[in-house]
Amino acid sequence: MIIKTNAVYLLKRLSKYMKKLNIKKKTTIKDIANVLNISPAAVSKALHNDSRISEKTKKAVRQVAKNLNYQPNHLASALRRGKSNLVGVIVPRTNSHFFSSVIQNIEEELNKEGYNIIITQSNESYKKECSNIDTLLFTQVDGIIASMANETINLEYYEKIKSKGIPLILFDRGENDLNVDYVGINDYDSSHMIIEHLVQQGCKRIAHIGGYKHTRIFNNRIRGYIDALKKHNLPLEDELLIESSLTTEDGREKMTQLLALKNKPDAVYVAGDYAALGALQVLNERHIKIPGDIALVGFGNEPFTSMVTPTITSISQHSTEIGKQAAKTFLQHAKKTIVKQQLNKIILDAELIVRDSSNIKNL
Amino acid sequence: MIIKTNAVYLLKRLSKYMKKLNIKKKTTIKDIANVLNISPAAVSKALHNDSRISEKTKKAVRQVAKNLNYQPNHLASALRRGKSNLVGVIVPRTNSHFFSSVIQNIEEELNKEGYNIIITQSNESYKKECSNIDTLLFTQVDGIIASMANETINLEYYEKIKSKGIPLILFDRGENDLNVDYVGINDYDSSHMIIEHLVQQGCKRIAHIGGYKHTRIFNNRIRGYIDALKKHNLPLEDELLIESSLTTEDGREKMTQLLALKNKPDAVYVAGDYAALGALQVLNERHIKIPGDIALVGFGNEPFTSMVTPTITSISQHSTEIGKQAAKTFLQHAKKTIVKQQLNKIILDAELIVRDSSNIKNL
DNA sequence: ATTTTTTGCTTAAACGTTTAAGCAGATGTA
DNA sequence: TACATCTGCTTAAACGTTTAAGCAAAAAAT
Repeated sequence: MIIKTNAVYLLKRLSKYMKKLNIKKKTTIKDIANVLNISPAAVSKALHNDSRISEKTKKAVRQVAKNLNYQPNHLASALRRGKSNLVGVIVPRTNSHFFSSVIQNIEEELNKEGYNIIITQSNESYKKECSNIDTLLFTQVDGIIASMANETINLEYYEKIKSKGIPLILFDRGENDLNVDYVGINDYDSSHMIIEHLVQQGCKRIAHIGGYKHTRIFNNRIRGYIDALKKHNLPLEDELLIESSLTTEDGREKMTQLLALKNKPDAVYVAGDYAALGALQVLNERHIKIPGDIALVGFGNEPFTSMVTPTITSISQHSTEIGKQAAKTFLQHAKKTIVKQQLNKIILDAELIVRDSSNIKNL
Repeated sequence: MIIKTNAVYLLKRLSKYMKKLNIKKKTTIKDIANVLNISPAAVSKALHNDSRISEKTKKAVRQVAKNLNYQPNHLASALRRGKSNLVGVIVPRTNSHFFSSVIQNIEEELNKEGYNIIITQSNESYKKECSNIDTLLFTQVDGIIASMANETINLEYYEKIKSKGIPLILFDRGENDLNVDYVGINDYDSSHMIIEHLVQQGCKRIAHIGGYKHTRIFNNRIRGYIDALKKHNLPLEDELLIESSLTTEDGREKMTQLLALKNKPDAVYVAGDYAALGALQVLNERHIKIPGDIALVGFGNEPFTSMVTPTITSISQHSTEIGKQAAKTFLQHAKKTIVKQQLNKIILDAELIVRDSSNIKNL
């Protein structure tokens, strides 16, 4: 009986209040408080399920909030609490399977904990990357997860993030000099796996179209290539080791360069799938048999490696795991109030996916 | 002389103040005001180049701001001004060239005007899309630019955006029923272009693997297909028109289905490139000559269409232009304070990119 | 019956900006 | 000389939350 009376009374107050409100104005905590004749503080606490608020009040608050279509103002609460619950993500581009998949897994993991992400693309440009960082800092993100642009050598901007006390986690493309958390695969070992595989297939003269030496991951792949060749007593010649921007176009160019050699290679290991695609196009155009004349291996396991003819052997980087680990690393920082920065370097093992372009034994 | 004295004095105050500040605490407008012995209001105005502040003061403010490494608190200003300068973007996924390119152009256009974007992915799931919308509303975005998930039929959630008075712009995948701005290509005409082209190549029995009929763009492609066949007096049979989810896997399935017909088609028009890829795989596996036995046309001009063998004829959707127009449409809303919603429906012409998979004459 | 603890709120300040209103002094006008 | 206008600021309130501190009433403990 009493409950019913209260409900009716509440409804009256509600409809009376709604008329008072301009149609457009968004509902605030204060509106709910007015309807129920309690303080805004009580409403806030009720909505956060504070133990010092009675169940009765909580129920009423939730009810009115729903009826008035209340949506909490994130800006206000972020301002007050000093954190935005936003995490910035910087990638060279989103239209690669690897980055898109990493992003998706970061998002999934962070959403669980109430964080949202802001994705920005650097397009491999250092300048764009700097402006991305400014944008993210301006937006008051609680942390930044990034993979560096190819161009990035100067780390001043990344230092800026650290100096603001904002957690920074790098993945895939990171720098050793910068003392921050990192998630990636073991590039050195991956090169070993590839060379091992090519040797098994009978290749004796293996070339490497590598990325820029100044980027750690590409440098590691190059070191792995060199050491693996040494291990197998294979010829290690300057003309077989080429530095590249790893775009499809540059892959074409560098492959053409290799084909101009007097002593041609019988296998080419390209440090990126897009460049491997360029190499494949050149080989196909010249009717050079893959893998019969020249075997080909890429890196990254982009979906198109299994779409082209022949399909391209490549290294899978476990993008799912990288995304999850990067997110988890951030959450560790976010949770501990002490800024005792225990550095996390997570190095995952990669996987070699053998396809037609290097499967000589199966011919 | 006087200037130098002032500079020295300022420096003294500055260093004195910096010592006072905790190392971690971020600089605020108030800190700058304290250093210069003026009010925070004056600082705010100086930073916004208000005409009622003297040049001298402005210069001093800018100088101190720089020295203290001041970064405006976006949350506070957004709260006060009632706008966040954030725009939400919802796409089915980012790892397609089309969406990634649209996003990039939206970002470029909006950055110019001081807006940042938050990208979210629905993964073609209606549920995820709803949670994305909640997330964006919660983050107090000033507008939402979206392309709907395949699954989305219920438009209640999009109505929610409208009812909050937040500008909503749809692109590519939009719904007619929803009375909002839209940017896309002319799907009906695109189908006509494709059929026209196939007829010119001598095809007489053209099948269509289309998208879900409930999605406007796919429905338009289907209508275009039907009308174009009628126009050319070609056989319009139920078995030639198949509805599909347009994934690569489903493309394989539907192509297999078409090959099982007694009376096989001599051309297949697939409403999406990924499904076209699936179809191509099946044809290649069965050593059916493309385009000799069956010509193939896709839709979307994804980069891989020119990587596979044979390369796939497709429709380019002008992702650059779509992105720019979507952004501009939002900016129109943002600028006009009057909510006199003039509906914008921008329909761009698409372009047919002829490649090997349908180039019979050139064989 | 008195004191202590617990419950269920309220009050008020704070987060860092922006902005309307106001005010003193300088400059211009009649 | 008296008044109006302009310049260059200040004051104070506001945006919507959260939260520390406090307080009265109810419940529990003595």
